[in-house]
Amino acid sequence: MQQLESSLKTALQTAAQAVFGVEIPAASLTLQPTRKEFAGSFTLVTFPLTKALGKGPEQIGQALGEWLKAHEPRVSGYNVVKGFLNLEIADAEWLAVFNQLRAQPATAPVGTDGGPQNVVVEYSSPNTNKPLHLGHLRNNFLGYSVAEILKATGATVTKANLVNDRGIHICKSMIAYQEIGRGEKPSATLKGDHLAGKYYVFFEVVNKYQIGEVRSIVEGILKYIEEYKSQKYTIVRRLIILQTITELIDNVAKEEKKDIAFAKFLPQLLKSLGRIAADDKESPLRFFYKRLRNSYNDLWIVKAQKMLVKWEQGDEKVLALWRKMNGWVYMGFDETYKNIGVDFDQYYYESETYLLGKERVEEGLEKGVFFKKENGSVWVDLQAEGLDEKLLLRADGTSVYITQDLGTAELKYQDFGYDSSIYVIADEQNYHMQVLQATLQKLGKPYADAIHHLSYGMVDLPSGKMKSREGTVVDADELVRDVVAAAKAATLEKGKTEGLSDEELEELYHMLGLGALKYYLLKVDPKKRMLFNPEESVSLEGHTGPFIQYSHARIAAIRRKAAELGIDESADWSSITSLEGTERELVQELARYASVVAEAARNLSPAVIAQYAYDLAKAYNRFYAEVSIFQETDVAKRSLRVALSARVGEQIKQSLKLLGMQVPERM
RNA sequence: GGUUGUGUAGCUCAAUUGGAUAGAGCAUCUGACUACGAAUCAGAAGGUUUAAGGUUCGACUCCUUACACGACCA
Repeated sequence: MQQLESSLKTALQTAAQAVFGVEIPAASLTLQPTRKEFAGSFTLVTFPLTKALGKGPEQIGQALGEWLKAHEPRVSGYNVVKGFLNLEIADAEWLAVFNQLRAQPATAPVGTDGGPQNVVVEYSSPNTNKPLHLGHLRNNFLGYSVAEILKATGATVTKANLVNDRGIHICKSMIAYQEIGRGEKPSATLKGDHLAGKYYVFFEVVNKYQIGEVRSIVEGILKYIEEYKSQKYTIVRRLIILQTITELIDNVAKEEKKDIAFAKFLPQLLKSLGRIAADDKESPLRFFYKRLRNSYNDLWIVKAQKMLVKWEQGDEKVLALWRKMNGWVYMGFDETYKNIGVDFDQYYYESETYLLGKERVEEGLEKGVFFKKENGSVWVDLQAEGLDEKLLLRADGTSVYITQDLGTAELKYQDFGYDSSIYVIADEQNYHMQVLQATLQKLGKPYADAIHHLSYGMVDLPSGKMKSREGTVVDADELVRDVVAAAKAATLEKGKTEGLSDEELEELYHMLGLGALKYYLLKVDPKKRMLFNPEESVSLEGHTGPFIQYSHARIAAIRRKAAELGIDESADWSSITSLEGTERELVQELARYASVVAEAARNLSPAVIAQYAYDLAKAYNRFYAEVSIFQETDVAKRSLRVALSARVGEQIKQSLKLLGMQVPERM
């Protein structure tokens, strides 16, 4: 079809030369598919040619159309509507296009066409303190699909998973487990990742209570200050300073950081209180001091922070617990990954890359592109790039998020020498990714320009945003169970699965349930925020995955019957002189595949493939309803229709494969 | 406040990257299974593309301003 299109353009150039004596550059010819309310297959927009050719748009259309009809055998007719020249293509040509298509398997690479040849796609990238949720599913499906799409162009693709296995969040799970876990292990009813997640939630609950408790003590102190301001002037003055600090802490934006900042401020408060209480034996401050000291020593958040420090120092006991819990989490993740049908060629762990990141920071200091502030923290100035100054390494030498990302980027390049490195990360990290790229550019890294952020929107629920604190997070494992159960119920109701074994049935339910879910999440343009409606996500009718899978099963039935009847798919079709409208549409739809994959690869958008698979299935169902296959008496036509069906089935299968979906033979 | 993304039918999404009368699905209504699979097909109804300007043969698409929602940065 691409050949047909480009040769039509050449023919149009020749026509312009012959009729108007003017040479038209191919780039100024915009050929597009004809809208279905008009006759024809390709449309030339003639408006842009009026200046070059010195005629009106309609005249140009008429003249070019007439010339083509007379001199170009593939053009069987034309019509002109305002500035649009619609070209009708001879059915013999469509048959030729179809034959050409069939010469290649549906799985053949479509060509990288100037795109990247060697790509690393990083996706999933979970934290190890919680199981996967709905948002991760969008990420996983997108990453997997984009990798498959790029493979389909012929590129070499590596799927990478960067596991965030270190940091305060894991320490939180570990502390809670240590305090109240009583040696619990993952079980058949509680996977490892869910176990870690459970203790993470426990941590948050206890922490919230503890912080509340400490806050109320602090409030008691503040109240005391208010009421006795005039009496104990010198003491109170010191306390007022502390009051302003607590207010500042309350202005910290994020709840989590607020707690940490608050906890960090407490030792300072305790110290002052201790001194004051010693001077001032009658004051209630003595009472508050004791209370605060006891509560402070119990604080889990403080324990978690101490644990993080120990982890960085390589404390063997901490590391042992860390390894144990992470090991459980990985087993849980592996099960989920297998269940949702995604995989990885390479794992990276932040615990292994953050040191490499520190080296990059050193390198930047040596090159003079980073700078050190008085307190010893390291920064990069990106104001010339339209960004801000960005912290790369804290004053105490501990790393921040971007430190590890610098290391991982380097490592990936060492390992794979990519010409494109794709990060599948939610759009809340847009700024962060810009900073990462700009920082690597400052370092003069050859791979900096190869970085692409596949930024996708968050998934909302009908009830609003997903918030872990409010318990509105949709768990991935649970969701998959639900969609599979829904698919099972629907399939049983239809009752068309006679002859399948129990095992095959389970496989089918899984295929359909997951197909519904994946298609639902992938059909939306990645960059858009999307709404997750549970009922629609398990729907099997209309614009859904199972609709397309159904079309495949239907075609499979046709093929079985054709084989039974001994119909030859590759009979001689030369006797066929005209096609049905739906047959022609089907060939056109089939022929679009290569350019669709190319577009999806260019835009890193599985939604393009999803839309195509739907269009193809829709076109087939139309054909199926309007044209009879086995009642057709003309042997050539019957053979052609079976061949068309077969090819559609294969291309549906291939298209869905690019989305990470499978197709059934019956359903 | 600064930066940035989004805004299309009652709802969820498209629109070949500036082209014709803005298309699908869901929901509503109507019709089609003793011809191959009705998880299907055909049809009806549903729109000032958030608003106002601008650019041009032509704007959902580009520019400006405003509004709404989200994200990020303080």
